[in-house]
Amino acid sequence: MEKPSFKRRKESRPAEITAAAIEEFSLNGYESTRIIDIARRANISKGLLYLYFKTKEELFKSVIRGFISPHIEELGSSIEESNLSSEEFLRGPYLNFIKQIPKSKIRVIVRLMIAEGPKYPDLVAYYWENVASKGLALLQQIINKGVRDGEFKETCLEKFPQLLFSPVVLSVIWTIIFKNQQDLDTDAMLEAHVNFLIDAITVNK
Amino acid sequence: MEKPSFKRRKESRPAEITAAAIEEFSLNGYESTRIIDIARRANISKGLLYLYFKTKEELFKSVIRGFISPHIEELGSSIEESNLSSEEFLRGPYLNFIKQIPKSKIRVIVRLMIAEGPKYPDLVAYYWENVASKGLALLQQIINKGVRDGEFKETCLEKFPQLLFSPVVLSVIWTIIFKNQQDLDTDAMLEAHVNFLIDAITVNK
DNA sequence: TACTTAAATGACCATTGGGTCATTAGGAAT
DNA sequence: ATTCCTAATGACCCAATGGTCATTTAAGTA
Repeated sequence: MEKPSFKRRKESRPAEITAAAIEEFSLNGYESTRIIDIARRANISKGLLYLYFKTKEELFKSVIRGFISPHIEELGSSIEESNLSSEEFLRGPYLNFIKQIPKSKIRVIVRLMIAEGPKYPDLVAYYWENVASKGLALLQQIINKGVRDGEFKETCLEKFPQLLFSPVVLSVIWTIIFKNQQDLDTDAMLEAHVNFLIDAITVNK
Repeated sequence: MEKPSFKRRKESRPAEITAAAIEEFSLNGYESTRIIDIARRANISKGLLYLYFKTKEELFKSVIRGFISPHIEELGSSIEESNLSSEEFLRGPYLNFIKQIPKSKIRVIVRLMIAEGPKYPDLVAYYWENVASKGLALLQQIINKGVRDGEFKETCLEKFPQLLFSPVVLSVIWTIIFKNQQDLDTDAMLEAHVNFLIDAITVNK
């Protein structure tokens, strides 16, 4: 039987705190989350939290950054296997990647970005530079390659690669807002969309 | 020269207050907006605001509801002119309607729904019933009609009418978050998307 | 002009919650 | 054991803010 209280664990604290913070932020957003709730969830006192994070805002930023980093790498690694044709890439790694997004905690980030973004421009800038712009560039790259190889027709996807990604955004928003109103089979929708697009833009018939 | 202070205007007050509230909420979100700021923007005292609205939450709900209603009607009226073919409807009234969305204050609603929605389930339910579900049904109707008339092929759009709308959602989110990072010509994108879709699903070639 | 009504005010209250700091206690070193 | 360092505590501080209410004043009426 553990005696859980009052153990010195300098190294593991920050990770425990940010983990607790993610939970709380995802439950209530930034403003509504109280420091004490985060502290309680991490089984520490309020004062100790302030030993590791100077302010609530710093904790918030730390959470966001720590949460985004893993996904950057995942994004990067999927571009490595690019001996695949554009179609194969879209149907394979890309589809798998986007399917998990609405189910993962990326939802939290999206929600926080929309809700608190206007108040934290530097966070938005960070997110843009490290995630959004890179993802967009990747999409563009794939599409352009397909066109160059004679695989795809020239379409508006070249100019607006966002169109390829927009159902993902809708899925995320939907699961945040309308979870209790109407279920949406995001897997099926995203797969249908990719199939539909590829069917519409491939050259031969 | 007006003497602006302390005039009795019982009838016009509520509208003035909600108008001020929209501005403030759109600037700061719900939590961060202080009652006093709304009152000041409406050129009244805090106490008077509480004469017309019992609580901050009631004011919030009132704002949302009052803001949505006009758009419901606009949505309804556009379905009236349905002697148009499905393609004509999509290229005409529908495109015009969605083009204005990212520019209008509907952005505010979207942001508030995402940020505060989880805390106000009844508001979400209201929004779903009065706006989202109706809009979705309308889209479905148009697409189904097109298929029935032999105008459109059978595609995943029948099952997922959301796919038609998803670029609008992306546009709204984009203008909220990445306004300062990278401009997106939402008009062009939405138009391109409608053209692309119609091209892909129309029967003859 | 005197009186009445209720719109409007702003000082005030009570609570919340971010942040501080004097104090306590684990645990390593001697 | 004793000493020392610092992780950890939680009582406390204070600014912010939602909400109240006694008081004031515009405007209608006789």
